[in-house]
Amino acid sequence: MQKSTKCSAPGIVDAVTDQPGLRERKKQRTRTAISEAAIALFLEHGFAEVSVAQIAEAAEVSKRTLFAYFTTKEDLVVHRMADHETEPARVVRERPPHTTPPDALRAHFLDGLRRRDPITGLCDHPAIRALTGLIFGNPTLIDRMQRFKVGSEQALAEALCDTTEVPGLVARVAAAQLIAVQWTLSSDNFACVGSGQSADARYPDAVRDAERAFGLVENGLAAAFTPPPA
Amino acid sequence: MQKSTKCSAPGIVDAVTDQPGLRERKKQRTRTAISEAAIALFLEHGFAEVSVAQIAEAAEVSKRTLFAYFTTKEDLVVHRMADHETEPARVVRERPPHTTPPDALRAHFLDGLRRRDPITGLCDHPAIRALTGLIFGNPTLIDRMQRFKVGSEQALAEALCDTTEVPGLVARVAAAQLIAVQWTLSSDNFACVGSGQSADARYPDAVRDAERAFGLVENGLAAAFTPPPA
DNA sequence: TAGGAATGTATACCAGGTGCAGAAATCTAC
DNA sequence: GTAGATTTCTGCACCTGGTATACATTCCTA
Repeated sequence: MQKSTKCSAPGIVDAVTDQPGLRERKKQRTRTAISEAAIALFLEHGFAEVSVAQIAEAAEVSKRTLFAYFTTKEDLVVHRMADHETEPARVVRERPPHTTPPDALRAHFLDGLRRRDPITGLCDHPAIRALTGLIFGNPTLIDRMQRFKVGSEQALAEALCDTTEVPGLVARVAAAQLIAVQWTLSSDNFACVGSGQSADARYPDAVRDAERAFGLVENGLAAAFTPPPA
Repeated sequence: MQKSTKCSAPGIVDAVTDQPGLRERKKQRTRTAISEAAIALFLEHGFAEVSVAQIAEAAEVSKRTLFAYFTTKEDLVVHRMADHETEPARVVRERPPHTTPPDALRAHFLDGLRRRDPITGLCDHPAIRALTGLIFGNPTLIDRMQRFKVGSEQALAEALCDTTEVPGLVARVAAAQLIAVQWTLSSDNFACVGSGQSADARYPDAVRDAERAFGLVENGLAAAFTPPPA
């Protein structure tokens, strides 16, 4: 993966700037060019109304090249969320000692709310709002998001297996529970912000909901569904 | 929606047999014909290797008609699971008095294991095994299944809202938890049966896993992730 | 500055899915 | 029965997402 194997000088100023070479830079540039052209067109005309041929033309790239960078049309939109796929697993792996995985994930989610992290749904920047509106307005895009959710679950389950003593079944179930609760909270925040509420206005309720929801997962549903009194 | 508005005789033996009319019967027949032709071809050659044109030909129907009955190629396979989409919601709505939703769902799942209900993954009939193998071998089909999962969650959340006093957030989180645990258990059973284990051989472990997993949801993850002893 | 590797392009192609106009079948009314 | 309204089916052309092939371009290396 490294570009210079020995003492060679791949680019003129490589050793100085430590840049990844012209080829890599160009690749990165075309990739972002394609993505930005796509999202701009999608936001203006809608996901279904824009064809990949138009995107390729706007990005000044052939259709074949576009599909060399993004495997599907949906990925043009959703790839930005892909970075977050292994985030829960990473949080669990890097949690401070004497901290349980649920505690670490709750703390991380609350921190995300504080930072208005888009992944928590609590971000009202127009561009982000438009993008999430785009995603949640298209079933095919929602399907893609679900795939990331599944990937998050699997990665988290592995992290739980690697860093705790719980059996595999418990790890899988716990991973599903923890990802599900985050997803539910994010969806709620998306819905609020999407319907016009500002992130700051939503914040207190978002924190309260997050604490209640994580509490539900940690302490169980039994407490919530108390059997009817006699 | 009713076919005979007054005292007319739309079909020859309608009033006697109360059949839904020739047109409806034919529709139902062609629908099943298409579905069975599709699944037979998929099982023989694989999902990607069979085109909808071939299916239409096998079912002696035009391609256009095929898409009048099934909106996508994937639906040809997964529509059979669609009936189960609202099953958890129904179980909760029809639960006996003095029973909590989690208890009702656990009992229903355990009963499904006992009955070797395919939805629990604990069914080793060759046809069912082949079908599930087909679904879990195709990412696009998995995506479709995820959509059913989302539908189940929403329906269950509504059922919880309608039949209990819990707030909306709790209902949504609980629904996500309960569907997630069922999905995890079913996936595990699918994996075991798919790798050759018989349903009878898997049954005891499946029951034990189900009880443990539902217990985890009802009593919370905190008990599973006990902080490291001092 | 030449050669090799990676990348990009043009073209043709396949398959899923839709729109449309007309044929065929079913239902309803006489 | 039969005429006509209605629904369903069909064949066809068409669009779009995605891929294969074969060739041109660009960048890296030496």
